[in-house]
Amino acid sequence: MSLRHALLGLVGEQPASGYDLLRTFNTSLAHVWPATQSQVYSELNKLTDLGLLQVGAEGPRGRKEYALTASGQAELLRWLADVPAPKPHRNELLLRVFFLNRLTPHQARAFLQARMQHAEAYHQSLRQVELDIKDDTDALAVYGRLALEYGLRLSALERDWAQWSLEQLARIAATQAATEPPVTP
Amino acid sequence: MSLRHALLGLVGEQPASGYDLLRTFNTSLAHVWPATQSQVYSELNKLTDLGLLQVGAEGPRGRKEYALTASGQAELLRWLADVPAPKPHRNELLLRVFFLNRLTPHQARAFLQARMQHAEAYHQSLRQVELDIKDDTDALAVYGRLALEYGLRLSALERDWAQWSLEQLARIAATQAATEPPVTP
DNA sequence: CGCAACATGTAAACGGTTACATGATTCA
DNA sequence: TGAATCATGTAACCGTTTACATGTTGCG
Repeated sequence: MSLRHALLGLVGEQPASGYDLLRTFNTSLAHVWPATQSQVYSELNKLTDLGLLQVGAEGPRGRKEYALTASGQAELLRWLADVPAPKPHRNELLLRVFFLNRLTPHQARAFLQARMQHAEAYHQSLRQVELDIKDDTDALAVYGRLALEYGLRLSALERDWAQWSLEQLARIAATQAATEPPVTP
Repeated sequence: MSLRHALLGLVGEQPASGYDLLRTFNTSLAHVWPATQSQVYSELNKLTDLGLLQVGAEGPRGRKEYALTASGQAELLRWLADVPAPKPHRNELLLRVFFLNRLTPHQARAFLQARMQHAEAYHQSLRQVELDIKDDTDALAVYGRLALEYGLRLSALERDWAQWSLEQLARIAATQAATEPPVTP
């Protein structure tokens, strides 16, 4: 139930409305913890009912600015401090890889190539983010930069792994071609 | 809806019962696409209703051995062939990192150290898998080895990133200590 | 005989997605 | 005045988790 803690964390940084929070989910948190409008508003109401948040101020257009309560603060810290054993996360890429032998070699290569390109494109977009905040000490705090570095490394991993996989397939294809010479030489 | 395609893929490899499939989800697919008993059995029934699977044989204890139908095979291939734009996946690690500044430096370090150790332990367990299948050409097919390599690289990434992050924090702490000399020199 | 393993199912609750719905305010 | 933005909410549906529930077969 981490959406809950994301909201507590953001409101703890500074009081905000659902609309404000939604913008954060569509920008800084977009690649970390996506959330929909529907989800954010209903979770804010639940958190208020539970006494973890409170409406500190009301503005125009029914704007409700939420603030962290003492028990909300406590719950945030409790969540942050405990380090749960990481549970396996679903990985659609690897699931597809498991069944890649059902495709033709050409289709399998096309799949890996497409993934490689997606990863490279994402990597470059993160590189751009890195450049954009390079001289701005405040834009992303220390911990934000740690998260960015993780993204850079992960996208590089996916790109390089796809590249490596393509080489493995080529190597195996070459070996088989040598062992079983073609019908039409 | 990838559980569906995991089931089609597994049954396509060889006909199997829900119980058989469940064992696969608890072993080979455990770190790729976890699924519960409840989910597997109900999805098998849905797939049968949709005509993507059929009960090819019945055994003792009400055992139902499923087989892929022609449309099931078609659906599996359709799924494998299309390469969707990768959508961002939730990353609880990074969400926690975003709010790590709410903890004391000591707690933040403890968090990263724990993650580092988890990643290293997982990496070593995969290394062991690698050794176990090293001389067994059949145990894991070509594509299974690609998945294993991905796991090895990812766990190494998490370990190294946590290590690097700890160094960053130490470096920053040292800089601040130099700028703002301690109260008790 | 009794236990472990085999084998399948249902129901409630939860978190997330999609779509629908409404209205106020600002500013060009 | 009209459009963009601000602002909040609800309902239906889907995939997943947890818990409950039941019965059979093989084997030592």
